[in-house]
Amino acid sequence: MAGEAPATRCILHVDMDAFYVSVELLRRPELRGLPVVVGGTGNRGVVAAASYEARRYGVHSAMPSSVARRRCPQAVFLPGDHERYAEVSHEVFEVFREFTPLVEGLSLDEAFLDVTGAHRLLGDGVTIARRVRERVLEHTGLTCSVGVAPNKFLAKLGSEQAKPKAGPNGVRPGVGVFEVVPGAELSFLHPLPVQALWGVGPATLERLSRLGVVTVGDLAALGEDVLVGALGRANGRHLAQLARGEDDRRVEPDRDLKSVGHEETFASDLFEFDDVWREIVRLSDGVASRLRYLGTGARTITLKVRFSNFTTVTRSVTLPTPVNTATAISAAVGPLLERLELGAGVRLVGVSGSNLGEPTEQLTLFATDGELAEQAWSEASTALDDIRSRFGQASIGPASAIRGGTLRPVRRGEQQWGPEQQRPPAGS
DNA sequence: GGTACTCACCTTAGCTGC
DNA sequence: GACCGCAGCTAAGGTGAG
Repeated sequence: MAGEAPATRCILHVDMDAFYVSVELLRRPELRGLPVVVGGTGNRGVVAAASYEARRYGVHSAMPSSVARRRCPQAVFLPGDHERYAEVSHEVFEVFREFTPLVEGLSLDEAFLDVTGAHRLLGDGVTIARRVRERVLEHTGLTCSVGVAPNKFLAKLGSEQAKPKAGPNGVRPGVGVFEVVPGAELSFLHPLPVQALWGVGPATLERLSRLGVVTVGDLAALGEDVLVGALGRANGRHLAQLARGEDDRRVEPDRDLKSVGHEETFASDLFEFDDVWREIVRLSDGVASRLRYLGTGARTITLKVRFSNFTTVTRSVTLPTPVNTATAISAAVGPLLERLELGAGVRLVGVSGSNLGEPTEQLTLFATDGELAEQAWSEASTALDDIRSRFGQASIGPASAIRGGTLRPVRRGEQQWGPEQQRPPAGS
């Protein structure tokens, strides 16, 4: 039987323009046209997002805040508001789903849309992309850039081409929609610098440079065997494929989460075991709470410690069954922490759980010498979730996480851009 | 003179069981 | 019993993205 040739896929990559800054400008329109930076308000933070006016001065996301201040002292620095960005992101994604149910979020401000099946109803890819931009603007007041291509990887590169560009001489508006036309993929791809490829960061770039690779075309000419030899099997094959413009990954609306974690950098280093332990109990509580919210547990618990000299170590343990209570997680982390020498000062600690699965009931992990059984903790944790949902995150938590009479709850993304300095009172 | 947070995935090494 | 090869798992670290 002669099979029908598969239809060329049509993937959109939608990327919000300077998302966090744009959300802030909605409530502070008087800052429009000025260099504005979100994040990096503390002395150890980094920049979360910069307006295009700030980018003219070389300020970009993930840049240490001190460097950003030096490059652009006149910029307005605003603290991040993760909760608000999540709300706006939700609205944006609702718009995306007006066009297709096949929406895969990459972050709060980026998504892939598979609109292959929407052509008959809504028009070709570029038409749909323009309509998406219009609807997002109508609904939220925000602009976005859209790449249109036969696969995810090329669509992502396309949206990059569509974006506004900031240089020393000013801000050049973007085209908004950029299509990588099927059949012309390689002529688009091969002149690009190799770091445009997904998976080429500083380390890989250095290795490729030693092989004389500058552009994607150079990489394609190198051949898969050489790449596998230089970068390892998985990475070598992956990059060889991308350099040919191939990417058969589907748009997956419901990707399973593989791990859950929290980490925090402290405003000043910690030297005492007890201080570090208090933070670990707090982070364990945050991780446990999220695991329960997700209806899952973690078998592998990992402790991460970054010392003041910026060296980072991780220590992990795999438990017989998944757990999702603060007690079980911190009990797993305790022996890992004891193995470390903390004298040099601790800058950051993190706790994460992976190897996710449904926690086993009736587990009696610590049922000795009067300690509560895990089952009892599990019930207590459910009650705790209930109290928090009614009275707020800071209403209850582990006694051993309390410092100076207050409990600082862990919220996802709360401290995303580093420890904040004392914030001014709201409304000031 | 300065490096956040969250998550995914890969590599390497060591151990264990067959 | 010692050794080998292999698979599977775990631990630790590295890289990259957004």
